[in-house]
Amino acid sequence: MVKERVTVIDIAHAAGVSKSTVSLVLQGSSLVNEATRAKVNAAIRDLGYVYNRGAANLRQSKSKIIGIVVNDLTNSFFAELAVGVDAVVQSAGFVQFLANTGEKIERQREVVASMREHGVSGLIISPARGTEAADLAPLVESGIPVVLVVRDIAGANVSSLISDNHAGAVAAVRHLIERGHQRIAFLGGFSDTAVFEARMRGYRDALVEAGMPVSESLIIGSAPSRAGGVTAVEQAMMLADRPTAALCFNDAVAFGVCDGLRARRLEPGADFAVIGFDDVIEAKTAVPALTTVSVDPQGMGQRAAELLLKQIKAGKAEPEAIVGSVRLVVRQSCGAAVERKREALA
Amino acid sequence: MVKERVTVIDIAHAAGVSKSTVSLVLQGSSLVNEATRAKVNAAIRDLGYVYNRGAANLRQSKSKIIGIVVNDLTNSFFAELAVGVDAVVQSAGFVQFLANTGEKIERQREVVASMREHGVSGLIISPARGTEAADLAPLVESGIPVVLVVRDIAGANVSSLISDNHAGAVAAVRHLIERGHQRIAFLGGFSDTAVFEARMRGYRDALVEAGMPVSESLIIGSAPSRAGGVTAVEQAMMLADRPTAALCFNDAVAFGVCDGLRARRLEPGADFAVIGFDDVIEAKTAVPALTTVSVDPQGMGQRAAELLLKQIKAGKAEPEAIVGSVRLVVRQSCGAAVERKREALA
DNA sequence: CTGTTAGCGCATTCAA
DNA sequence: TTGAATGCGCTAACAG
Repeated sequence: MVKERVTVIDIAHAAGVSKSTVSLVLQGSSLVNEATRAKVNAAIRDLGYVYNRGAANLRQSKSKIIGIVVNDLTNSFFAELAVGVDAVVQSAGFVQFLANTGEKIERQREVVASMREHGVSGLIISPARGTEAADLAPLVESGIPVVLVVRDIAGANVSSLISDNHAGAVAAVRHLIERGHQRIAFLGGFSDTAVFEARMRGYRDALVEAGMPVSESLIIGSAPSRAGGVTAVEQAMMLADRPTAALCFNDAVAFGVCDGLRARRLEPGADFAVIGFDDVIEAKTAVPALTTVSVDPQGMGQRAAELLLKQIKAGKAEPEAIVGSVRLVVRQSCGAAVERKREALA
Repeated sequence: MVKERVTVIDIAHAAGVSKSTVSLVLQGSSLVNEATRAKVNAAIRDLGYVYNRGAANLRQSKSKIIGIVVNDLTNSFFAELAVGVDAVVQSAGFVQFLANTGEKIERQREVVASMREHGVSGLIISPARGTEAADLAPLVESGIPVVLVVRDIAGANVSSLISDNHAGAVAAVRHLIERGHQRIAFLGGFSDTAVFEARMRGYRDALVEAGMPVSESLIIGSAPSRAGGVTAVEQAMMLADRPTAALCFNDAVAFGVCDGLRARRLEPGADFAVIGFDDVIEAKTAVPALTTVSVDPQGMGQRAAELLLKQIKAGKAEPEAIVGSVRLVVRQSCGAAVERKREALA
């Protein structure tokens, strides 16, 4: 049942005009007679013509397709990111190549090469671990706009969109202060990372901003894990002047903190406020009492796509470092999520 | 910094051969002299040549790209599905267009049209609600292989891949019987749906297979919701001869059953086995004690992609109805999931 | 084994 | 306003 591909020339023939006339109506040009336009459109419908974007792209050597490659599509964060990208990209009349690298740098090399061969006019990428600036060099040299999301790469001369850890910490601590907390701890994380430094600085700044003292004893590092959270909160509760709330390095730590609190017969959220950076994401559904600071993945995807489209339109791939918005989010109740999903698959 | 596109003719010139020779080495043809091949490859590397797949596609009027459109990429089920598709598609040297319809049928029309214009050589689609056979007709008529996943469409003359509800129910009930349960209830769901009918039939068949009686009083319908689960289990526990286990119509019902059990001071999993079809998916993380029957989304994606590729290779789009494999899965512990996610974003 | 020729389907000049 | 010619980058016949 494979029908012959019908081309502009076919419909030109059927409509009794030349193919360039057809081309004009296809692009909605205003300089074509209304009557002929109607005839052409009729022929298009009758013959079931479909525009061949590949040929058009070849001719004008530019495509309406962008690539998005993520390191773990299994992680719902990246799925949401892709949804955000898809939304704006679709609206702009583009389509997206999506590829998942599964954190494999070799896979990434392949898919990026493939996308380049396919002539993507821009690329959004959450690079696999270990990606180096050199890996992206061929792309930027050929003038293809690239925007990095989630993870930055030092020395890569491209735009990037990462979360604003400092602003997030400030927002979180303000949130706690507004609720009357006077002694707020910062728990978990290794102090030798840039991420830790940013979050910690936000924590300090927010306290200073509120005219509150910064007590070093309330800053307790640990492994950024659930177990680390347990030991950190235990140490905090040994203090003479115990905290009543904690900002945790990430949500894994926050879980551990909740565990530790329960071991002491304290109810997280009620007896002791705990708030964590949402690095782990999926865990959102697991601890109802937990408040998290997280970037909105879809929003990030949208901003990334907008940034990319702007660069594509501009022609010049002017690198532009942007710090993503970080929102303070109180987690969604489990019931609501379940209902939403149920409907989706009905 | 936009460099001129270097073409086969450039490298042919540089290597001192003709462009068709270059074309041959590009396709790894064996009928080209080893020495010239080396020269050509050197030129390719030196000039930074990138293959233009668009032009090649135009020439041979066939592309190495497949489309995948899902109704809700926000749902991790579909994200995993896309991962599965991506895996096999990448390995076959294809790339995938991914589009999310968000259950909007208009959006779906647009993206399907767009993909057609881009010349996808096949399409995997989880149709938006309300999609009709007519919506897919143009595709199949033009000879593009289509495989439907998750949701089937009556009258659409295409392959489809849906879960085997009957087999899943049989597997679940066998699972319970193996664990020594003698009185197993079937809880929740409206009996007028095809899905209910299939699951119920599997339940009955498994009991019969084991030589156990099918007691109508143990079959209790309800709304396929959490609340429905509560009422269903309450009714079940009023029976003179109480069940010790239940197969639930879906996981929302199963949650409700767990709720109802706890209200009666019974611990789900320990005092009473509950197992549910995993329609809701994300909820997997919420109830540790719950066992679910679910299709493996990645596996489904892989099978869909393989099926599609087979049809593409065959040239003929021979529709082929396939019932997806349904696996019995004991849900993953929360801790493991958290660790996995933490690493991913580190 | 290598070079020549002729399009794939479309957009873009230029004339008419 | 419309038609004729030209080429985007590549592959597929052939011919040498």
